[in-house]
Amino acid sequence: MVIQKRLDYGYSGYQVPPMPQFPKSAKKKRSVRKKADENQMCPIDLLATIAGKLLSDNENSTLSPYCINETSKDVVKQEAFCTKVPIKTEAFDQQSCNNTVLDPEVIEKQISCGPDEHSQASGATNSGPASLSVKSIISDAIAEDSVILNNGVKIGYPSDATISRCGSTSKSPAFAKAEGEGDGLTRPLDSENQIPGNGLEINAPEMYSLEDPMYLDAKHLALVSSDSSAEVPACRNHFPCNSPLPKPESGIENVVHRDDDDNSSGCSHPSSTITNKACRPQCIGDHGVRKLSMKYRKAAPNMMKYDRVSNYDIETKAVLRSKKICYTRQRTQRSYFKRRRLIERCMISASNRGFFSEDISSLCEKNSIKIEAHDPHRTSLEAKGASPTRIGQSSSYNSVKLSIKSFKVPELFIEIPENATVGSLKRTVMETVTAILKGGLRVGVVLQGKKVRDDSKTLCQVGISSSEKLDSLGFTLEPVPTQTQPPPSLKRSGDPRLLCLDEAVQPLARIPPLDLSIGEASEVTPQPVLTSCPESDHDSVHSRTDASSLDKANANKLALVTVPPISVEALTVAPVPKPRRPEHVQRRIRRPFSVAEVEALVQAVEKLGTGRWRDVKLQAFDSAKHRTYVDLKDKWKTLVHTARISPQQRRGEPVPQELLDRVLSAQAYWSQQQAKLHHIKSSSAAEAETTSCLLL
DNA sequence: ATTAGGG
DNA sequence: CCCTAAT
Repeated sequence: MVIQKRLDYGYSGYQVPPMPQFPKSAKKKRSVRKKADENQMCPIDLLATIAGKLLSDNENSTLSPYCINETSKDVVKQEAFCTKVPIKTEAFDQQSCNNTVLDPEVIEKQISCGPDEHSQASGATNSGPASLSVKSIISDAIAEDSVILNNGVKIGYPSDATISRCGSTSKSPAFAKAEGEGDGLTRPLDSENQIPGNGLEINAPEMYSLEDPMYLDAKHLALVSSDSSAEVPACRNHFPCNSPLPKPESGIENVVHRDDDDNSSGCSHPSSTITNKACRPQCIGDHGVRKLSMKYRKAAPNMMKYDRVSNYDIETKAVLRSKKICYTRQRTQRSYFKRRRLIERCMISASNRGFFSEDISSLCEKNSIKIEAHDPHRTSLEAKGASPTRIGQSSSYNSVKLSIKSFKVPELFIEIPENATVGSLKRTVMETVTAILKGGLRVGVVLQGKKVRDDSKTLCQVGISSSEKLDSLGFTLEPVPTQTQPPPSLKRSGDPRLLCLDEAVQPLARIPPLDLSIGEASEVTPQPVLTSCPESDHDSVHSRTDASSLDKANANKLALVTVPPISVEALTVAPVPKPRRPEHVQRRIRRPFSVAEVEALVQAVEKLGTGRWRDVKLQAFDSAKHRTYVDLKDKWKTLVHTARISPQQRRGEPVPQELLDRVLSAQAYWSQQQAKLHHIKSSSAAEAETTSCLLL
């Protein structure tokens, strides 16, 4: 029997900018059959051998989340460009997104259950001697793949999955299509098993005997972030339009009535909820090379959906910080406490379907990149007619040739902040998958929809033979039941989902959370994982952005920012880790003043003068939440400057000359008044001083 | 919190 | 727009 197994990882994510796909690495092939054939091992021996190897490998080797050490010799650059996000006026920093397209890594494994199965203590005597120890063989094969995963598998987007950010156009038509769905989670459409509106999926087949799905209580995880975002309406597909301000009809009061941008964007106002802000996605924008000192800012009104801050940016800032040490503790604290930032979250969960179907959508609204793998799936099997041993042959040599097209990763749910880097996403997925694999998987055999539980039966006995139609044969990946668990039979009830909960949680829960330091120290320590696979990132990004080399250097540190997968245990016991990096601040989105706004401003300044910006704000921009008095002051400054330069030098939306003239006159007038005032003051002061001197 | 000014 | 210093 030859079983080919592949692990396919499909991925798609929300607002992940396109990037050149990684080259498909050479398929890893480990032929167990060869071993078996050469050594004439019986399956048990084979299993023992493999198991021993796996045990030693897995136990002794530290779990390497950065298991990317493949030699990607042929890096294929993809001309994937991320177009400017329409809703942002700032140039989109491609690099800051650390965009990545992951390509599926395919692992194939061949397993042979040859005639040696005879020697197995299965008591089989008929033509199908191979007992259901095939489960073990498959499981071992998978486990071996887990080793592979630990050592050399890159998780990637499907090769055709070019994902764009924030509604930017993608090279992939499929994605362009999907972008209209509003979930923001685009993905390739070639995966028939994907559920619309969700994020990344890892081969979500529909068939799964919910025997032992991996389960992480997503609800625990949801506690970290959810409520917040629940209030954040989806607004990805809305473009904030700077609706022209109504002309002042009477006076200048409240010329700017509303913050139309906020509303039109569909984003709730930042003040609506605290958690809203707290979990607001960060904007990276074009700040990859921004100076550090601009990091903090007041809560930005309504950018929650459109922008992202990449860890990359953070890192850059961190480095820049050393260049410009200008932060006082007071400032830092103020920034920390007063400016609520996105709580960095990275949650990984697997859950029963109930949760998924219900919560995915809401999670999508939370603007998180989600990775979902559905239930452990039955893999599709193909009966191969090329079996060397046919029915007519001696029964002792009858064998079944199966081809498992792909094994689905057990149900897996990952939520990761959208400001996380793709690199960290990859790592997270990898860690999760690895954790699942390492946590113990077993293979279940499903035949005609029924789970074959009796491992002692022969394939022939259960109906798996070369003469049988194998269409209905499937395999599942299931968590290995733990000792504390009662026998599955006791827990089996009518609803298989109950089993999901019972059986799946524990295997994952016992997986120790990966302790990935996100502290300062680790920030500065590039990890091998990124150095091993940055070529595509660097090249691609660099080729089409003007990001500095510093950015590139910092990109390597991004993965370190990733929050480690959170086990159920950790979630239930440990408090939500405090966001250590409140610096995930984004620059406010640039919102050019419309002519109407300029007019309102001019009118207000004409009336109130240039030194009463708060009053100006209250009078003319009271309802424009995104315009602070500082903004107005700055705008006036620029207006004055604009009015003084030649029209050819002006940029942006042209301001009527009439307004500019008024600006100049008002500026002249009020500066004169100010000078007078100052003069009076100083003279009076001098007078007073003189008086006092005289008195002395 | 505002204002003023540099970046 | 951001950041800071000075009110």
